[in-house]
Amino acid sequence: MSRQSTPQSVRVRIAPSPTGPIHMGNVRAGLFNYLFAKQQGGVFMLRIEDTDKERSKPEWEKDIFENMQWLGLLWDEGPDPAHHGASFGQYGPYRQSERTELYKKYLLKLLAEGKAYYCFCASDELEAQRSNQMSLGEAPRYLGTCRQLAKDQQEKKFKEGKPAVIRFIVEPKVVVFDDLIRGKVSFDMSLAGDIVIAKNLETPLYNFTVVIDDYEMKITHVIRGEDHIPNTPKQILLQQALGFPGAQFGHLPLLLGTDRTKLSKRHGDHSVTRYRKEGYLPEAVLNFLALLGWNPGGEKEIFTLQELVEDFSLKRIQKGGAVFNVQRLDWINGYYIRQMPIEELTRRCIPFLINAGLIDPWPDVKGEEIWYMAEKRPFPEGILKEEDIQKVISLYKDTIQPYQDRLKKLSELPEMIDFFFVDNLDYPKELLLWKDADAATIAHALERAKEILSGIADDKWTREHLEEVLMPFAEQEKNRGYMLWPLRVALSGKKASAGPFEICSALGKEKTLRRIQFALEKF
RNA sequence: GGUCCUAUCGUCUAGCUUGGUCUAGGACAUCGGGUUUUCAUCCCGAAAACACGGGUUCAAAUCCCGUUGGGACCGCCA
Repeated sequence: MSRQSTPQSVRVRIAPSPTGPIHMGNVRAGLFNYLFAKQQGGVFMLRIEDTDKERSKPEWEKDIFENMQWLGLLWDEGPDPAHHGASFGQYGPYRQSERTELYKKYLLKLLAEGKAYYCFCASDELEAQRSNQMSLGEAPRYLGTCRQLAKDQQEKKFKEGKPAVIRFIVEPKVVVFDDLIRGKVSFDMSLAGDIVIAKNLETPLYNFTVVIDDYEMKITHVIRGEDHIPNTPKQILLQQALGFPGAQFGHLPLLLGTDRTKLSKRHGDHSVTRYRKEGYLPEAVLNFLALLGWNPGGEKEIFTLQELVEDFSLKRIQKGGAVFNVQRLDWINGYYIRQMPIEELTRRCIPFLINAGLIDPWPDVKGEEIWYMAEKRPFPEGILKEEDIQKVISLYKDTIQPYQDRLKKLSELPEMIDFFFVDNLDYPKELLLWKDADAATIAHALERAKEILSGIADDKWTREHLEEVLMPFAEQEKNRGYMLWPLRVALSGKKASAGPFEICSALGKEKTLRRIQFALEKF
């Protein structure tokens, strides 16, 4: 196979800041970048934007790593992980706080070339100026007071110890770029003022570090949220001033809350960790997020990561924002749960079972760590064996769910199955009564069921056999519910559960009879 | 307020590039029915949208113009 030209290989990144837990918006941007990179045979990278020293925290950085790993969105280039003391994938992340010298070099260059200057204006004055401009109906911007400051005046202010920031001279020209998703976008930068690119030589700011890093990392496509559109012309001007080739830009539609404003804390907690702890599966989260703002054109709704990679296209990304609709996530999650092999599902339930106190955690794993271990460890040792749990979960996987909803999240599972493992069920006698049946009828039916069940040999105690034997007797009642309902309640203590034969077989003969006896004593 | 982005059922969307096959398709949610010992699964069905106004055209959800609505940004945060 021959090619006329070798296109420059695609290199993309996501650049979250570790100032809080990584949220669904970050992940969706990450997913789109990942899909684009993989489909193009390119490179997907992670860059930690931690230039804000006050707000950046190691715990949030860890939150980014853990969740990206959980979702299977591993980056494929970066520094030696050992250097970071991290064990995520093959590579560590790029981290801006480790590149101060690099930024300083370029800062000095801009300063030397007269493309940037020190500004001594006090921030409260600037703020007053901004609100004044706004009330006059003007675009709020810096007027360039310090741009023309003579050398000696500058020296004087430095000697006086006046705090200074570094501003970049924004050329008053029209900047046009061809957005990968929106087409031509243009800005008249004469309406903008000079922007602050660093607090000082050691503390560069966002718009500046992005430009340097994207250049140094040879990023070819900057795919990010729509909220960055206004930053783009500034960054393009910076690229030009530095003589950088510049990447292509593509701005993704925003993830919205139900009020159609940008998804934020106001809309509740949309951190990935929260969804994980509620029992959403990573494949469901990815599938859901991919279809928010993108669609391959057909009527297919369920996609594996690999299928998403194959079908992905930037051209098919929606331009308008998409409301984050939890009901749809629930539906997709439920679908994945029902499709999942029971062994796999049981394994994924481990942290939830531990959390609910049904099983003990691994002795050496504590606190939050349980959430990261299920995939790495065997089932924890304890009274309850993996097979026991598996057997019970399998009764629920395809069908049953307490109260009104089906099984949508793994966190709902423990409360559905706990009755299998406790000895004394707690439920009111009235729950045993089926429809209009009176106590005597129900007691009689239960007594009957007990008799029949006691006659069944241990080695015949299977779901199929139990049903075969018991059903004819149930049919003798006014309605088979008269026997089956109280039996099921006696065994589960719940108004909604798996069917009586399923429970009997999982419980075993001894426990089954004991529970029926317990119910009978209520009469 | 200024700048920029945007507009198909309540929500996510297909259709728009190459106008007719669109009395606008699918999915989630909602409602009704069937299956069923409960809840659910599953199956069937219903209701539900081209923001508005002009043009162009034999013909517009699809092309053009305008209006209106919605959103984002306007930090020595990212």
